[in-house]
Amino acid sequence: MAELMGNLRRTVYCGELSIKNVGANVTVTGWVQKRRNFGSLIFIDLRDKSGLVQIVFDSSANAELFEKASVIRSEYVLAVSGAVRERENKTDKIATGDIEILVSELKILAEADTTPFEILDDTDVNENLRLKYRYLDLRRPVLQNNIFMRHKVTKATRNYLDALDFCEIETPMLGKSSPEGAREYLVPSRIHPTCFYALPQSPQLYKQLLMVSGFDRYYQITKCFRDEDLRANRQPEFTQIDLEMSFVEKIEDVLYPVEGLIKAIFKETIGLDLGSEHFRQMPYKEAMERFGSDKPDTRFGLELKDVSNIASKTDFKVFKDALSINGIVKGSVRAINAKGFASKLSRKDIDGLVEFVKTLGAKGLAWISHPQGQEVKGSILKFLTEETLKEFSDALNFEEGDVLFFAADKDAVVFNTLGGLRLHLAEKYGLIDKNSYDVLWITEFPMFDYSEEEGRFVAVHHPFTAPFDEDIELCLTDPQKARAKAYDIVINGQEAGGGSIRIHRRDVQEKMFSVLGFTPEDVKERFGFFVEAFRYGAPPHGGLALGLDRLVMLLTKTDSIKEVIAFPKVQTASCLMTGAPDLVEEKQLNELHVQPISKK
RNA sequence: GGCCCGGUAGUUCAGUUGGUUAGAACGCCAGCCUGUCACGCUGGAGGUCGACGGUUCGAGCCCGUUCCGGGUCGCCA
Repeated sequence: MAELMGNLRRTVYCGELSIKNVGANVTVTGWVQKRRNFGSLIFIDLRDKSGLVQIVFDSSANAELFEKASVIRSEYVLAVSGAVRERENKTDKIATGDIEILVSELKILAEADTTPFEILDDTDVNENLRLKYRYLDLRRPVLQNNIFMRHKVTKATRNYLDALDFCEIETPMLGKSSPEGAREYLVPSRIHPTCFYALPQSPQLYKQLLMVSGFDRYYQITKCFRDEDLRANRQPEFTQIDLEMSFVEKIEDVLYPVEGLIKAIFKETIGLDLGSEHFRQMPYKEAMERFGSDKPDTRFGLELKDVSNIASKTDFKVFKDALSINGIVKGSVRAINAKGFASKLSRKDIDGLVEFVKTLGAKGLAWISHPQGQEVKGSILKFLTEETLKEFSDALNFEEGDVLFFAADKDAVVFNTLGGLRLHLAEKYGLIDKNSYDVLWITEFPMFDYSEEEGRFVAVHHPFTAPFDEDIELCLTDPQKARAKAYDIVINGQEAGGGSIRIHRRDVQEKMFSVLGFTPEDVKERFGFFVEAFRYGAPPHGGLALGLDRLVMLLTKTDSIKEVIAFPKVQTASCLMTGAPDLVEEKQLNELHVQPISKK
């Protein structure tokens, strides 16, 4: 039977004990990691959040206590006190392997059923089961470290931003729907039949209004909600380090303080010094043209090259079609030189890559390979004259041992294809130094993107992002050329955060809305309160949000966002532990004026 | 919404061409054991093969449907 702690109170954490404590009488508490019973001698590895320590029950020292200890099993919760002594046989398998505790008093605080899986750090148990019993999964040191890492990041963030006069302010979870952007989670109102709150995709409007209010510098570590499909790095509810600053104008006014924050976080969590230089900035256009991505992983090469000019001279129909219809330029032909890949890629591998890029939207992938000591071969060779092959070779530095991959389509498809291909090759063939951190800013994003679906321009960032001062007129005359004062921070090919300098001038904001096709009525309906606020004196301001979950993933070198969130959701946005979401009682629905859906 | 992958003791997996009573390891239970730390030895229990339907003399295996889960594309201002 479980016992009370009585007069036993922890004096030290298990993992803190060392040879220095020999002779001391200590009390430790924790869970039974492992029991080894020798009939008249029992060893138990006791675990708490700090680590393991071996405790010993010796029948020759105390037969009654030994008898009591013999019922102990895995994951029982114990409080024990006793003398720390040096071990006869030391081990370096656990950090406290030099010592053990000879138990003189034992309280069995809780018994435990056999757990559905063993609580081991290097478990390879099915993720479903881990998530169903998440509270057990979270006993594993690796997960505890990830969660502690979150804490270290938020602590470093608060310390750093507090020193820069940022004030932490909470903003509402129940807000107004503004259906621009990600799909929102809606919450029905009981008091206002047929009306709904929306959970925030971000505190964007509120934080800008706090600038209007004069708080000058705001931050918040807050949950955001997006009802979109999940990915390995995307959860429906996630945490942002959100900040906003007044009296900023150039992007560096925001970038530099945030660089300081990132450096402080890396320093205080993993002890890594990111140096005193500013992070480098790469314009969006350059990122796309060189890496085929607005979140480039620049830890390896395989850069893209535009070879449209040369491709236009070939007789290859796919190239010609991609480049023009009736002489009107539409797409491009770009290539990657996979240096030295000829020996790594069999014909079958290459066919596999061709299939792979089809999942990225490409219709195909042309290639030319020059294996060591063999003839040049490839899918498009027959369309090339000796001359054009030489031109490609010169342009792409194509040498013996290399493989060229060509994508021809609309730019967006070409970038997606080759950008995806370079990541795929780098990942598969180990081109990435997993121990390095590569941090850069992507800047000069376009203001607008034309949405075929909606038949209008949409804001690439959001409708309150300021254009470059010299591009304000362009917004009206040639929207697609206008650049935004927006920026993303990219770490190891992950979008770790983003933000912008905001529009604080009414005339500019009105131009934006008109380009986006919002009528004055639309604006009033969607953002009326927001636009009105800007009539009463809005300071120039800007800000950014960092994805806390992704930062912690990077710091812990974890591939799955679920590993850094205590209670994550699975791909279908459900929680395997609680069973959320679930049907509710009809009474609740009635109160909320929501029509019950009959089960089929 | 599309594509790909997975589901067999508590767990991780194996399971031949469709053929007797579905196996192994770990874990669990019992006994023995005073220096283990993946303790050891002996014995034992434990299965709706995700579910439903079909083909067949016979299905873990073949077919269909479906459920659960993973990755990814679309989507994510």
